[in-house]
Amino acid sequence: MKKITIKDIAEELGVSRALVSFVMNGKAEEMRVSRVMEEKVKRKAKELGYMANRTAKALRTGKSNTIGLIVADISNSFFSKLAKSIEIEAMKNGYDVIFGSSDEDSLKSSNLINVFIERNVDGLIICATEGDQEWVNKLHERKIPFVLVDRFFHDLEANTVVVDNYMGSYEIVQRLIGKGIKKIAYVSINEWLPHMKDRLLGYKNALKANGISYEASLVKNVSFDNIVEDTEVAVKELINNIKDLELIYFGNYFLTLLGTKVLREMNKKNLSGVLTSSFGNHLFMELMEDIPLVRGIQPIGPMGKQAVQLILKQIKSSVFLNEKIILPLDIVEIG
Amino acid sequence: MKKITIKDIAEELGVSRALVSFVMNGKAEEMRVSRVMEEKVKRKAKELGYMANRTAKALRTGKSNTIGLIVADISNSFFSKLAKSIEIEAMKNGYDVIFGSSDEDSLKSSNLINVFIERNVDGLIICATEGDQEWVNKLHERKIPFVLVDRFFHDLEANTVVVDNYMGSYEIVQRLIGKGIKKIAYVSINEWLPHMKDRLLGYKNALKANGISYEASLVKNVSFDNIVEDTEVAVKELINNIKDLELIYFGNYFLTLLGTKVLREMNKKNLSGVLTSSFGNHLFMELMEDIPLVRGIQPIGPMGKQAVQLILKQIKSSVFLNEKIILPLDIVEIG
DNA sequence: CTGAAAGCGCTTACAG
DNA sequence: CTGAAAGCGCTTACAG
Repeated sequence: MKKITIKDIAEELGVSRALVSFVMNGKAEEMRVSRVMEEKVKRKAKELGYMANRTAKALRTGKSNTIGLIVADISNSFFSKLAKSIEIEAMKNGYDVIFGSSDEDSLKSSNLINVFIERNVDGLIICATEGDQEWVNKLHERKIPFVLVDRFFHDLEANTVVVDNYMGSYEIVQRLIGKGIKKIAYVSINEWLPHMKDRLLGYKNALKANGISYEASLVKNVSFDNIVEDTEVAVKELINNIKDLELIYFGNYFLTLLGTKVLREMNKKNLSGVLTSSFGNHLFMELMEDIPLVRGIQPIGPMGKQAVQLILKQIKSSVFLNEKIILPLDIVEIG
Repeated sequence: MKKITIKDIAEELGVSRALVSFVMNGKAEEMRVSRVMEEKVKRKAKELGYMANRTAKALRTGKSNTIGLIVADISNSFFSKLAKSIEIEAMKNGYDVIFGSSDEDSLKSSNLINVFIERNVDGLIICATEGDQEWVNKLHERKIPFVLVDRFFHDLEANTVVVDNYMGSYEIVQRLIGKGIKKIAYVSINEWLPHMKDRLLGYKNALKANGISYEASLVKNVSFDNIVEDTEVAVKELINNIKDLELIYFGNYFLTLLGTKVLREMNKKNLSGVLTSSFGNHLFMELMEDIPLVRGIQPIGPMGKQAVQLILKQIKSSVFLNEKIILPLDIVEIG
């Protein structure tokens, strides 16, 4: 089956290609094409099964109506939910989404960014990782619109949509202390990432505000690349070395799940004294035997939606917007 | 910053654009460009920060090096893991992935397929839903390579990668019966989908093979669009109406989660008698208070990888392959 | 070995 | 109102 082009329609109808283009792009009226002719073209297009070639259109107009999305790991439920929300909002606005996972590897980020630029994406939505500052700066130079979502850099000018990591974490710990819990350990991941730094700082400052001194031995960090093993080691060290440990607060939902698994294997369940708390939620958590006492629920849907709206705004704008959107963390507790 | 094109490099070096193109596409040797010239071009390209315009390339060559992926719901962990595996394998082969969710709505499938065709994807990987036969047939007519993954149609010629739904389900029920459990209910979703039909048939035939008569009242179906409420109703009906019910077998991982939640709320825990079983797994099922007794674990990684390999093979092939790949379901039980 | 030229399918100023 | 033509950036036969 031969591909039908604008030329075929024009020839069959004995009109110019320009006319067909106008009609197919809804500019018939604007270009004062007669209603009769408009209908004729539309009917013929349908009859022949015409489909626009968006590659050609993109080359000609310089606009691809595509957004490139880089997440840390699409198989992680936080990011897949974020991707869903971004996909829906983008489609609603006539944009497609190309995606890829960086796996917290800045080299992969940079490869993805390059591939997406070669594809002429109109803008990028990026969950940035350590080292991405360099690539982000290149986007500035090239004047390619982008939005950072979930991840950001404190000292970098960028359109940003994030949750309030600092205040959210502070509030979680505050609530725990309000429940009379004082010996609280904290497990982080890739702690050098700014959003994780903020969560740690929230933990520290909430302790301080309540007259509890910070102990470095209560804080552990695991690495993305070795998350399962690292979490096991971290939890075991906390349980074995910290006297009177009451609760372990995990820096994201995945750590909470992994950590809880370790606790269960160690037979250190709620009953035996060690509670958990989580920045980040997951549908499963309520089904667990050891439900985290206090959970921070990220507004994933709104984050994705706002990220798309912001990137579209930036795409349309001729000046750099530098907007920062910070969404509050929702907090729930059991019992 | 002006976009650098092949023309800029050619002019600066005083050579033809063809030469630059050859070098940038690794055809220097083939086209007998001198090593010296090759180096000169490469250095200049780097110096100017040249990036190929893949839109132009795609228009000219008719190949976009892009695969379109349609899943039922990217926020579902089964599909997000599948997407990850597809993404990795595609990137490894120099292909990008554009994706979208159909939400089990054939109209959305068709829109996505159209958008992807307009974008000149080289091939499609589709988790098909009810009604997609029509669009799939159009792909045949248009000779656009595609692979069905996870989902398929019995009476449709298509390259397919699926898990063995029938045998997997049969084996799960067989194992349950082997544990002395006889009163087994089954909860399905969108049961008219072929892969779900196969799971139901496996359940039925395993009962029959063990001399247990099939009771329609033990089987429930929920709809994708109303999954939470439907599951609640289904589980409640089973618990309230079926005497001596021993176990509820859920047709996928998500149903298992939702159903277990309902059971918990009804205070019908394992202890009180009703067990669960699941076609489909999730990393954190082991953390549940009521771990499913027997779980079927889909080989998601291999499915994605094989789907990509098959679509690439079909893209390169001039004839329709009609390959069917059926992967076995892995089964685990607790205790 | 190298250069000039056509053409992928589209949009858009321009001329009439 | 309509048509002829240029050009987006690239690749590739073709001529030399």
